[in-house]
Amino acid sequence: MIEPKWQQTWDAQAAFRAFNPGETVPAAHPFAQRHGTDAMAPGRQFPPKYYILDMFPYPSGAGLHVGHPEGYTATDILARYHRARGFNVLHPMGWDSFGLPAEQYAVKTGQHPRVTTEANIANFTRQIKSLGFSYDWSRELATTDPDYFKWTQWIFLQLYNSWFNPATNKAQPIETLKFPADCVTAEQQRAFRDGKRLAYVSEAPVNWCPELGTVLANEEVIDGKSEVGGFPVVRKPMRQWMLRITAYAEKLLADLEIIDWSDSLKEMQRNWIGRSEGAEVDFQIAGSSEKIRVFTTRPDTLFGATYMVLSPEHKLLAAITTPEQAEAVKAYQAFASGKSDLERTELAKDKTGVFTGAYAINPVNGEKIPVWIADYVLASYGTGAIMAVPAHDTRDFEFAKKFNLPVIQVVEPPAGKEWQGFTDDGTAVNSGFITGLATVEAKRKISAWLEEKGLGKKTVNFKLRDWLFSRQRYWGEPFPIIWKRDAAGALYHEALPESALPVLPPTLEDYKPTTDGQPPLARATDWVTLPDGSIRETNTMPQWAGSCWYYLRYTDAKNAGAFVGTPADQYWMASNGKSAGVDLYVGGTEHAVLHLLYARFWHKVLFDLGHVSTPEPFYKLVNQGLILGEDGQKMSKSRGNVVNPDDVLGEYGADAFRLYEMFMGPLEMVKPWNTKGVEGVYRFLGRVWRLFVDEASETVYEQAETTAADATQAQGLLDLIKLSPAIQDVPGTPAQLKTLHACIKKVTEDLDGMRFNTAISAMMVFVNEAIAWEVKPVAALRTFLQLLQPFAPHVAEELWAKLHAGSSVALAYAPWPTYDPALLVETEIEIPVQVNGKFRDVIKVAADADNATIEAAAKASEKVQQFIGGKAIKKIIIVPKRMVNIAVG
RNA sequence: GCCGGUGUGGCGAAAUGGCAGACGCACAGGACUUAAAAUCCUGGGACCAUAAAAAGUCGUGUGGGUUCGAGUCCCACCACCGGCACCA
Repeated sequence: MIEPKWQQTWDAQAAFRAFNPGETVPAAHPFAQRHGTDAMAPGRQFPPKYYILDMFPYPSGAGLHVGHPEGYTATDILARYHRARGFNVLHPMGWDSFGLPAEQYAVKTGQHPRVTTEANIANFTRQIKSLGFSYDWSRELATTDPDYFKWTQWIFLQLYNSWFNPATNKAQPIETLKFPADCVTAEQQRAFRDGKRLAYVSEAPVNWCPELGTVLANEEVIDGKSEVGGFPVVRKPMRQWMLRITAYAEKLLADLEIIDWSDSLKEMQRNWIGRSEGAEVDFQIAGSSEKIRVFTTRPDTLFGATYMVLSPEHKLLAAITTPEQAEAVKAYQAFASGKSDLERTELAKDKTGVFTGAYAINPVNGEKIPVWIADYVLASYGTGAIMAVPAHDTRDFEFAKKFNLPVIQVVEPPAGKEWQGFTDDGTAVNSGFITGLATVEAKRKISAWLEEKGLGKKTVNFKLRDWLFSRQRYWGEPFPIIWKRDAAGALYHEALPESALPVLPPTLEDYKPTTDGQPPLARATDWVTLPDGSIRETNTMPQWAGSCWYYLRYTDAKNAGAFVGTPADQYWMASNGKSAGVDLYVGGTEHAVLHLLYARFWHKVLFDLGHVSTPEPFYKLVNQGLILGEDGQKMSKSRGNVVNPDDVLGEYGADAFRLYEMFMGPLEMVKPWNTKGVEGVYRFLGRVWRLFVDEASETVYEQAETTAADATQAQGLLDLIKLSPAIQDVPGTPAQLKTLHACIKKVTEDLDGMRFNTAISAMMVFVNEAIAWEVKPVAALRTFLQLLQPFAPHVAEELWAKLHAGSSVALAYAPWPTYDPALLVETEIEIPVQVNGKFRDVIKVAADADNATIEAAAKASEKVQQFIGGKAIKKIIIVPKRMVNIAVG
């Protein structure tokens, strides 16, 4: 009853609309009442901004589950808190609405995904609004909206039209790329540029998921299975669009230092980027002009290399394999390529491999060592070849044992450790000129030596691969790319001009891929072929594309002329003292290496190209913990333990729901749902209510309500409820003020530290005390409502309105209360007394008592006497205002 | 295997190195009620003791250490959760 009333009021006033610099603020808006109508006018000192963001949801058919509102409630509380503190708060919501389920539904039923998506968005909107979140709905966006994905496509064009200049360490327009001298024909120049673009086409083997009918990025493949659905993924060579995220590996790693994310999350990103320092070394093939380059992090073990291993896909294999071994090598290559990713990772603990017949020369000692191929060496990492040092590498050791290859010790471990299979740092032995050096030293010396002789050089390798950016789907952003043929008949690609944006997907009858394996878009033959004979790209972008920049669009959601306007970007993304960007971003860990890495990458490109003003998008990021079912298991349909927020809301209301989500425990922790717990906070809200209202008038209201014709009429009856007569306009007693100010202090500090659960418990303590007050000072209760407002806004606004009898001051914009430390000072304090470290008694002394007084009081205690009586006092420790400890012998 | 996180009552959890278990749930007893619901009051870590209590002992995953004093700091280990994993 109360909740819809306030939700309608907020909606009607657009109460939580955030204003950009230069915008006109209507005089009636509560923001204007707080800050003045020209608060945002240019040249005027406008309030500091606070940008607080939730990870926007994919609007699924199942609707919201209780996990979504956990983060949303936390951000809403902080948004309301900062609003009360006088910040101009940007708190938006939108929809990550491209995605597979709507497309699969379309394949089954023929219903356009847009219809499904819109229905789901409507349902999500209803659910989210029913929770009373203070979003600025005027900035709502959906990635599937052409006005939005127009700019997603535009950003893709920026990537397409840029290259990464290692000299400046920045992305730059492709026109700044200089052609080499031998690059003269139009075809050569085009090929040269296409090879440098941040968005490029590659023919490499990719992760193909037959079940989903699309390719997937490395990040979307887990243990050889698709992240979505858990279907098998196989390697398959295909022509695909890639984004050159590897060019940013170093920056993505280094800039983790300037943002405030949890250690575990930063570590996940570091692991995924996987930087490792080492050296590349060239090995001459005996009796051949070919050289094989290997990457190693342990050049100091070069003297212990007893064989080499190439990946089965290595380019030089054909050239170096001896005729006698050719057949075996070919058979092994077929065997390796036939393995699925699943088999290669899960079942391949047993090493396999074949001798190529070739020998390589170890550059440090001229030894001839055999060259093998084995699938434990990956083509896609380093140089696709290794020098094997079985004595000091676990994998090489296993392989050597299986194939009886020699093992030579070159590192001496610390005393007491077995040298075979020792992989940590030690001292070099049997290693010529580096013998006797510690590993770190040995690495340095041999790298310098290799470099000097031209045999190798220091290098850095990354695990991070380029981002596979195309999908064979219908429900995604089409690429603004067309294909043409040159004079020789070869296909080449070309960007559509900005004026052609947005490129809309065609209307289809059938959303399945074509029978010959083309993406669904290829079915629209009249869409695909342009009048001039060129052909459209039929792949679409992955779901991650839209979420890579949505936080920027919120700052300037209606801008028709740019993806974001510079003033809006500079205002909302500005530094708030520490590092620039979104001030607080809350979402689940599942996006640690997907969305969060991709978004950082795009942002850095946009930054390099001068389109945004900050190097990082999200300054502070917090992951909310998973909410488990009542049985302590992960919520899932199959377990039947899913809690639907609608049910909880119907039973207890939004305020109780919000309060419980926050009261369960620290935001970041994993915690089980417990409906009984909701009852607890519901009872608390009941006590808050009874603290304010007159019970007799409530009975009158209840009787009237049962006879009310409809909801609107019933809402009017709320006025029948009168304030409790105990509430009077009198100054609070010192004890009452102390209770109140202790609560203000605790709630304020806990909100600053995002400790919502303890803030709520502090309010419970206040209410438990205040409810016993015979006379309730109105000012104290008013202040309490301000503390309660961010957590339980509906009931707080309702009671606030009653206290102000018709005046229209919105509680949401009332200035946050401050506490007076003077009121919290204790005159008499209790101090625990320990004897030999064991707690024995509590003494009461004046707060400013000196040590001698405290000591005397402690010794005077009867209980303490029992323990020190007759014993010699060795030492007395007194911590003023804290405790006393008497050590006796 | 590597990295990160977490271990505290029957349960969710609190505790700047200083009275462990705030606050809440569940539970028990009582008040109000014809009765129930709602509400209000009281109790509550374990052990030992007792008619009941007081007093006492033990207690924050395990084992050590630092300290007058450790849930908190240090070392070693165990368990669970999450991530990565043939990345040379």
